[in-house]
Amino acid sequence: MSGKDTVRCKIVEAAKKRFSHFGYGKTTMAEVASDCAMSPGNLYRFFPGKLDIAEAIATEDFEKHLTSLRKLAVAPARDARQRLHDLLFEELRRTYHKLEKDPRAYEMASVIARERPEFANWMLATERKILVELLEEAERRGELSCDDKEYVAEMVQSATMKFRYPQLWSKLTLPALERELEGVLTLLIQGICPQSLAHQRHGRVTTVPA
Amino acid sequence: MSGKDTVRCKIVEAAKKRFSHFGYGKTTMAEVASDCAMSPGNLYRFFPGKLDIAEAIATEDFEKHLTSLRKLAVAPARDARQRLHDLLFEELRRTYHKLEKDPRAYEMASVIARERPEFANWMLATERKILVELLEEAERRGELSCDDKEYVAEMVQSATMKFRYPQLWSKLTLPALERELEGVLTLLIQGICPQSLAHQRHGRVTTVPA
DNA sequence: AACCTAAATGTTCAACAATTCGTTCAATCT
DNA sequence: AGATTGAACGAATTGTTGAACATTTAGGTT
Repeated sequence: MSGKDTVRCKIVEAAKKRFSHFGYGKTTMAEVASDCAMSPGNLYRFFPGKLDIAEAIATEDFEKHLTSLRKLAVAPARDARQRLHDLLFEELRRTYHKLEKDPRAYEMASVIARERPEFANWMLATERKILVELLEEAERRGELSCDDKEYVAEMVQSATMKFRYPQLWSKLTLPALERELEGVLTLLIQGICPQSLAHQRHGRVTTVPA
Repeated sequence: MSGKDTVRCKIVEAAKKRFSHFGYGKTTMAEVASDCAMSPGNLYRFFPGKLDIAEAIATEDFEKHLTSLRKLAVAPARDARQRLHDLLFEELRRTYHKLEKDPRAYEMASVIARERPEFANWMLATERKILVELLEEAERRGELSCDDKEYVAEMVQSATMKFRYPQLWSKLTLPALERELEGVLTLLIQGICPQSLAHQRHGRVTTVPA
C-alpha cells in the first residue's frame, strides 16, 4: 500500500507510537507533526484529517490479519470444520488480545466504528470473502455443499457477531467466549439435531450420509 | 405479582405514564409522587429507589411477553423448526417495535442494562428455560434429539444475540433483520450442509435420515 | 512552481459553578 | 404506634466559560 520510507509512512509510524502510548484523544496533531519534524499544517498534505491516520493504522493492521486468515481458510491438512474453527478462533483471540493488552486500541476501535461505520462494513465484507473461499474449497474437496455461499457466509457472520468485538458486547472472559464459540460452531456445522452419530464423532461432515 | 389497586400499583402506573411520555431521566420522583397525591419520601416505603420502579415496569411487561412465548414454544400445530421460528421472530419483532414506537423505551432499557446487569441475565435465563421446553417437546414428538438441551439453548441464544436488542447493535431495518434471522435459523436447524435434500425441502428435520 | 510554515479560525472539551434531584430522617399527623 | 410528610443533604446533572485543538490559509522558502 504505502512505500517503505515515504513521508506518509513516517507520519503513520509516529502516530502509531503516540496513539498506542497516550491514546487517540490525548494525542494532538501538533505532537505527531513535531515527531516528524514538520508543522501541523503539513500533515494535511498527506491525510485529510486525524481520523484518516487512525484508519490507515487500522487498515495496515487488518491487512496483516487478513493474510493469516486466508492461509487458515484453505489449509490443506484440515477439514472444513477445523478450518472454520481456526478462522473464527483466530478472529476472536486476535481482537480479544488486542483490546486486552492495551485499552488504547479499544478507544481507537470505538472512535473509528462510531465515526466511520463504512470502514467496519468494509472489514466485514472483506472477511466474508474469505469465508466464501473456505466454502468453495470445501465444496471442491467434497466436504460439504451449499448453493449460495455468499448468503451462508453472511449468516455465519451474523451468528458469530458476538465474538467479533468480544468486550464491546459482553464482559465474558476469553475461556467463556471460546466455550460459546465452540458450541455455536458445532450448531452451525451440524444443526441442532446430530443427523448421523457416526459422522459426528470426529466432526466430519459429508454431503450425503453414506 | 402486584394486586390490582394497591398503592404500589398506583405508583407503577403513574411512573409508566411519566417515563413513556417524558423519559426516565426527565421524570422526577417528586412528579411521580404528586401524581399519586403523596410526598416524595413516601415512595420509598414501596420501592427502594427510582430504578426499582423502572425494573417493576420492565418486569410486568416481560411477564406478559413470556406467556405468549411459552404458548409458541409448544404450539401443537407447528413443527420444531416453525416453533423456534415463531419464538425468535416474536422476540425480534416485539423489542424492535417497542424501541421503534417510543425512543423512551430505549432509554429505560439501556439504563436498566447498565445499572442492573443481573436483571438482563435473569431475562436471558428465563427465556432459555422456554427454549429448553421447546427442545424437550420436540424430543417428545420425535422431531429432533440432542442430549444437553440447556447447552444447546444457550448456544442458540448466543447465535441470535444480534436479534435480541436489534437497534442496540446495528442500524438494520426490520426486514433486513428478519431476513438475517431466517438465514441463521436455517443454519442452526440444518447445519451448513443440507444432509438430505429430500428432507430439506420442507425444512423438516429428522433424527436419522431414512 | 513545489513544498512547507505559522498564524488565524471556528469547533470541541474540560473544569468549574449553579442547580436540580434522589434519598434520608426527624417531626407531624392519625 | 404506624403512616406520612417535607425540609435537608449530598450526589448527579446542567450550564457556562475559557483554553486547547483540528483544520485552513495566507504567506515564505527553495
